[in-house]
Amino acid sequence: MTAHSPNKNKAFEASSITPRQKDYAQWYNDLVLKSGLADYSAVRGCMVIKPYGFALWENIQRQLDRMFKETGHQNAYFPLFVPKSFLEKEEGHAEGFAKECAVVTHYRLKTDPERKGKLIVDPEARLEEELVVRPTSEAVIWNTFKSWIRSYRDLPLLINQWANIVRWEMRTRLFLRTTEFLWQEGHTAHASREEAVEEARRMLQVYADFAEQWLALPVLKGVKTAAERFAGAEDTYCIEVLVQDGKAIQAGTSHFLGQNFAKAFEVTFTNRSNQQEYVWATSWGVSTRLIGTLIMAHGDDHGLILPPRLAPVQVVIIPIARSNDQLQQMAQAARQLQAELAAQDLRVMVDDDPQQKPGWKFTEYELRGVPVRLALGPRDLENGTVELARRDTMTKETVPLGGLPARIKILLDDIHRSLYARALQFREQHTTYVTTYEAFKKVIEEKGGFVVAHWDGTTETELAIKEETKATIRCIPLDQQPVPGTCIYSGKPSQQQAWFAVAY
RNA sequence: CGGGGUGUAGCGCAGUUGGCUAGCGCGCCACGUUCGGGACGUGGAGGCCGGAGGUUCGAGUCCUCUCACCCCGACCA
Repeated sequence: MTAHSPNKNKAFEASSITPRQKDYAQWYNDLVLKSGLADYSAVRGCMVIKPYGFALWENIQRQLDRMFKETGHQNAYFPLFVPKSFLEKEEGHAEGFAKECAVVTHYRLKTDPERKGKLIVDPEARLEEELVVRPTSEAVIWNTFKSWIRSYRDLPLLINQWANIVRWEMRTRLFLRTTEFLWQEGHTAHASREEAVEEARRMLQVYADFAEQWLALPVLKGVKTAAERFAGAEDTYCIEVLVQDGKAIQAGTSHFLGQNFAKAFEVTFTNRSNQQEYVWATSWGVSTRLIGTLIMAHGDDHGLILPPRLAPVQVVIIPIARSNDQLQQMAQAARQLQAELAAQDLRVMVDDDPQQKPGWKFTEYELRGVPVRLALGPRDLENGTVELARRDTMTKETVPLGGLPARIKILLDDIHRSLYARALQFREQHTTYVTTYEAFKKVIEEKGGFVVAHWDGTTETELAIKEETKATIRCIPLDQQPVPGTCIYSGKPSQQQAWFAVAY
């Protein structure tokens, strides 16, 4: 300890993050802000996605987009504005979204005659019909599909769009719920109910596969209850993720829309027997919320832990030296190593900034969640080795330079599997089966996580439980055997168990 | 929208019953020494004290209004 150590400690505190146990919400905010993923903006409820965060989103997009195309979908783009009359057409849909819509009423500003340099809305420029900023695009898209679909030969119609949408939420949280957010929305039209249901389930499986293979997240696949269903859907399927504070988060949804939108927008097709039929529809989406989900599921008190397959930087190389000359030499060796790794399709960066010491950089890249760190110093150059550290376990070892690319590829897969296994273990340890309402309340209050219980299938019971405990039915899992039993709340006969949790 | 909290330098904060030139740490800039787990020295730059109005000889400090953000609820992906 030197006389200056208090300063050193203060410096550490200033840049460190709130531990999860102390304040989970603050921990989450610290991670998002300090890792450089995103920032608050000057606009209420809207965030700025910074380059690091956007690079992560682009990696998510790239993989999902590929998966959508592999399942036969094409990208298109539809307008941001939805005429109010379109939104009204499907009743359930209209009611569901009405209270969170931003509405454009005017198309022009003018200078304020009374206050110089100020602008006011020009009262002369009122729109005849208000335009709603899309909270989702079913309305515009079905209005368009009407003119695209004539015959069964036009089906199935498999469209996706990458877009921004606006939902005027009361309370926002970075990535998890912002007023404007980025997402993808698939919209498909089919000739039969069976085919549409199959599509909705297929895309749910795509999301589940993506979560497992790219985000390293185990998901619970299921169907929503009537109370939690998408406005305008017949069935809503979802993937639910359990995060570290014991709450569940809906990470993706896929809807079987029946013929609701086809009827509302008069979308019919001529079938093989020359009869007019309404088409069957699906829609499905995931958003930038996925980023919030993976932060909450994998992060620790040192910072982000990014799943290696999506991390914008998979490997960071930090040269270590005793002098400026030596730093040059190490940086050169580091760049050579970088090229070698990049040739094997690894995303690698070298941080040879002479202003920061290695220790500072170690902490910084841990905060940013870079899966693998290599430290290259004079000792290594002599021995033909490198120090290799993995972010998920915070362990390090010295390894030979020879065969490093192959070793790192294996390691990244290993980190991926280990993150998945850790998250799965957490979920299993936080999934409790109960048979009484007393036990249910105790688990929700004290332990959190999923609570599996028999439910009589009524919305009244579901809402009563929500009222009393804040827990909602996240879903009825698709791969669950329906076992009859007794509802924990009403004591009535139950056909199946529902998975409850307090949710984001 | 209700309850609680916070706004003072890029970040984190201090600033007493109103008092004269608004401070500290980190960061930033320059130079030097350093570099295998958040280095150090010397010198320097950086403020409309969230905004508006008021009280006062005098306001970061008191009063009124407002805005923004955070946390907790109700609404939701």
